[in-house]
Amino acid sequence: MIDNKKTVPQKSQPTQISDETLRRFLGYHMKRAFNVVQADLAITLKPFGLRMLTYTALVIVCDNPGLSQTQLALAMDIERPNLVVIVDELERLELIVRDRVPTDRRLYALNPTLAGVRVRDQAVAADEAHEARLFGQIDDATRQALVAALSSVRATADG
Amino acid sequence: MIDNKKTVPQKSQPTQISDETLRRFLGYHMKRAFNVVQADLAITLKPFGLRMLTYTALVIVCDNPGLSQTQLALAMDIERPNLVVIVDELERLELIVRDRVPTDRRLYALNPTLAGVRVRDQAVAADEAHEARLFGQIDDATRQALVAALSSVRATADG
DNA sequence: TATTGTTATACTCTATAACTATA
DNA sequence: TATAGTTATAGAGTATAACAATA
Repeated sequence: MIDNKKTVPQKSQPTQISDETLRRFLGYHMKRAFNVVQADLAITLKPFGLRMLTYTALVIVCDNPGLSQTQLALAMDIERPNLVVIVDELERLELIVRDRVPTDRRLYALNPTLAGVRVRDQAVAADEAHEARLFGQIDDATRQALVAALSSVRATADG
Repeated sequence: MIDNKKTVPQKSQPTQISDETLRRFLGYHMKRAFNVVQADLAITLKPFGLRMLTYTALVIVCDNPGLSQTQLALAMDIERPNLVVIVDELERLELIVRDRVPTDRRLYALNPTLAGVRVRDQAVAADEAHEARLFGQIDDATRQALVAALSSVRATADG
């Protein structure tokens, strides 16, 4: 009979904390790096009144004018209910509009405003600066390998 | 005078949604890949009653017995208040204990229980299988480059 | 029936301010 | 005063069920 509550031999405070086990896992490195990226991108987008999700949505709408909310949710890989507040926010900022589709009154055609296109251009430029800041030290070959690797991870889930 | 509310020429529903602008950004690929990793790891850890944060905390406590909550929060790169519920959860599961430190009654020495060490071993094995499933197609050289790149991103924030 | 968009809801992760008990 | 841990709270991201309008 084993006493689960018994502790292993206690030690006093270590001075240096080690990562040794976790460091072997790619997911661990991804999480910590992504936290940094997310925080920096949030600061980058703040001047435009955008956050990562509204920025992503705006860019996709500008590149695919007329798409529906279901299509946008699919492209962003998020659930439809969560997209509603994102579209609300972009519409309130007058960067996109929800246009009714005469041939199918169930769906909206999302279209950017002229202001939306302008803000998109500025935000994309800011995003490029942010990427250069964070990923500038990564050479092109590694960068391509990185994108391929990350894409293969995504493909694992799809298949 | 420009009318910000005016939309660009409207189009009807595109059949294929394109990523072209966003695909150029590493952060975009990171986010989408990380979502997949996070979801899969959550499923992987569920049988042990763990989630990503409690798992990470358990592993670090096992590798660094006796460390304080402040040290653990620092190692996990999270705020102290957020660690409290994590330690609560692990203590309720009887995987770690909060031991009082006689020489400084302000702090706790976190120590794993025997059950904690056993669960850690099983969860780490499950994590390894999860990593093999998601990152198996990535060869060793690319993997090393990936870790180095992700570490350099983290270093950008520290410096 | 099935689909689009929506509401309501809940859970997780993150971040800050302010408290307590010890030092 | 300063530090460790805590409480309370708020915001953002994600996920599911159920609804109204339309097809």
